[in-house]
Amino acid sequence: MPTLAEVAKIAGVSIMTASRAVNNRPGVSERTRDEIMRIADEIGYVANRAAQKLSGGQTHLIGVIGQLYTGFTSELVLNIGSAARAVDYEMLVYSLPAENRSPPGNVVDLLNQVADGVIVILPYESDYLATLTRSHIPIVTIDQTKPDPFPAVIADNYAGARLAVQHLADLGHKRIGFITGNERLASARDRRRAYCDMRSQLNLDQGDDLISKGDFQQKGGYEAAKRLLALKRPPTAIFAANDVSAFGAMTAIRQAGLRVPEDMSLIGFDDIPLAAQLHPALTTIRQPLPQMARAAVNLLLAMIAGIDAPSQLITLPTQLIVRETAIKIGGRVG
Amino acid sequence: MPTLAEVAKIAGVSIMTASRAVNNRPGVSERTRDEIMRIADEIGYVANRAAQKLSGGQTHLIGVIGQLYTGFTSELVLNIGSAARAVDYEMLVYSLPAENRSPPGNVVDLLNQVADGVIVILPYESDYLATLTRSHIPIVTIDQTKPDPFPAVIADNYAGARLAVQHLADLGHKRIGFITGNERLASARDRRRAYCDMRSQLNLDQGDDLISKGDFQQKGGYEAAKRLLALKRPPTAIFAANDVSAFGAMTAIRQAGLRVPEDMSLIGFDDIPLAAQLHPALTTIRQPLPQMARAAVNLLLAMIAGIDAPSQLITLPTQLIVRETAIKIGGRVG
DNA sequence: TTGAAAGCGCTAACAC
DNA sequence: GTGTTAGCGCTTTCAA
Repeated sequence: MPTLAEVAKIAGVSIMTASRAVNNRPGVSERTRDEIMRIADEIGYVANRAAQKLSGGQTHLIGVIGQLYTGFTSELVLNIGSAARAVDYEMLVYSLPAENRSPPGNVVDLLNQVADGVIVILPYESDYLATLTRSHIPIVTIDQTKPDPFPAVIADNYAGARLAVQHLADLGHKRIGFITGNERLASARDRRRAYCDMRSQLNLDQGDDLISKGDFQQKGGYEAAKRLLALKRPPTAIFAANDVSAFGAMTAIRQAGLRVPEDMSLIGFDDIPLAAQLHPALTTIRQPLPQMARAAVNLLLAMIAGIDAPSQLITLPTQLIVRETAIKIGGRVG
Repeated sequence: MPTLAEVAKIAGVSIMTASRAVNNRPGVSERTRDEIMRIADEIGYVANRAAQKLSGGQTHLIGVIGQLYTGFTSELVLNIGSAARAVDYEMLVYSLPAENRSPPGNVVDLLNQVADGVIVILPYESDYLATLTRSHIPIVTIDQTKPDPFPAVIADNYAGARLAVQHLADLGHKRIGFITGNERLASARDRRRAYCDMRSQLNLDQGDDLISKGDFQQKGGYEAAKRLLALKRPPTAIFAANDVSAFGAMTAIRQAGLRVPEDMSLIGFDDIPLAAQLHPALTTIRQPLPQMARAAVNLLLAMIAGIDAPSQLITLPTQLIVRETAIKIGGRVG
């Protein structure tokens, strides 16, 4: 692997001059710079980020931490990657193991040792955040309601969930079941709150039995829906706290011999790619992933540049995506 | 961030002794070691991998390169993560941008600068491999037929695809359509070859029109299936080169007013998690992801340890998973 | 505009 | 069993 020293030697300049040239910094004459760049290119010089980082420099690398095995997070990560590349940064991803296993404290340290900053997609809260706070690297979180202690980006879960309930109500549904998410996450709590608020606001059927505990997972959604269907008076529509739960619910509904949407309307949240591809296609609330990714990257870059943006919370709007799983009560498709 | 020097100072030993203790190497008395470990723990010492790597040491970090946005690759990556953690390594992932963009040469360099070795999940071949060869770091590939120039792990695509065709034939299908994968990948070519071989071997209907070009993507599968359905004599069953294509095919079949499996049997390949969750659940060929991941990690560790395993190709068996989308020709479910 | 010196945190090699 | 020395590849600071 060619080093800066070799480039410098061939060019007949000092290492420092080569460094300046390669990093596009002032203090090198046009001619020298061109020559150095030519040589670097020729011998295939690539900066060693470990060394850069070690000597206090920047690596143009951002780290991302998240639970890769949820469809939503994967999508978000890909969007962050695009956003990063768009501003000439590369992205390295650390996938958190299953919930709560091994203190991820040194994971941030790990990334921190090679990256300029880290974006954390919070899988769960409190305990995790505490360990992060010790880290002395720029951090931006996604999916955290309070911008404390890090700047955060989040979709407007509350407004989005209201949209969902409103949509079902507009279709004539008065008895709407809700499948909760993993309530350790603020997003899950916000969506539930919106559901409850709308229910009373619109004079829909109340009752705790209409709220069924899920966990953002497929299986949780399946079981939650089963409980809803077993009610003396089952709902005519179900709002699942995320798309994945909605898929689980769909399976349960069908197993009960009912059809979606003719016998039971269904609406999800997130708009993961799969939602559109399902049959019938899932009506849902879209989170603005590309915008969220860009916002997070921008926040992070600002912090890296030293422009402190402490306690900033960026909330991005969600959007109702009407597809095929929610129709007029007692109605037929179309 | 506490450094080794601080640990050493507090413990009243040299940096080297602290290093030996922390890395669990011989040459330190039990007592000293315990004391050093205690202190390290207390002040929250975490080894700086950049420095470790720079000074020629090992980081206990493996890198993974792949296109994260395909469901199959994501699954594989998660399995690699588990396999790595099981042997006390951490994993960092680099997600390749869309096909062919930006020479990924320095991506390997990037990982190479912080990791002990890299597992590459080949998204496409040739051009990519060439740039990898320059790298002087242990590399293991997945999904590459020739173990050249790197050791490789691969599922037995040929045998698996034979299983699929055999299954359909056993169910009485004589006219079986095939949706190809992205044939830049060896796995796609192997599956196609198996389909063709079995077709003649079992005296099934031949004809190039039964082979429809796909690309391993949902949309490609959708369009390929459409062409198959538009044939004067459409097939009674379709074998899609992977699950994702099969999903696309299912949409096309339904849009044509046909039912799966009553009017059209369907079989996929990979057995991604979604396959089981679909409705009806997809009959498919399972790739042994956990085993593949373990094999790749083991190969890599062997190389890191200096036990060269050049030109080794590990082929793992695939398995038919019977679910609901393939039934007897003209038959009814059950 | 350029260069020399020092050091980031760590580990190999060699002393003792 | 322990310490010393040197150096990985780079960037900072300061000097020319």
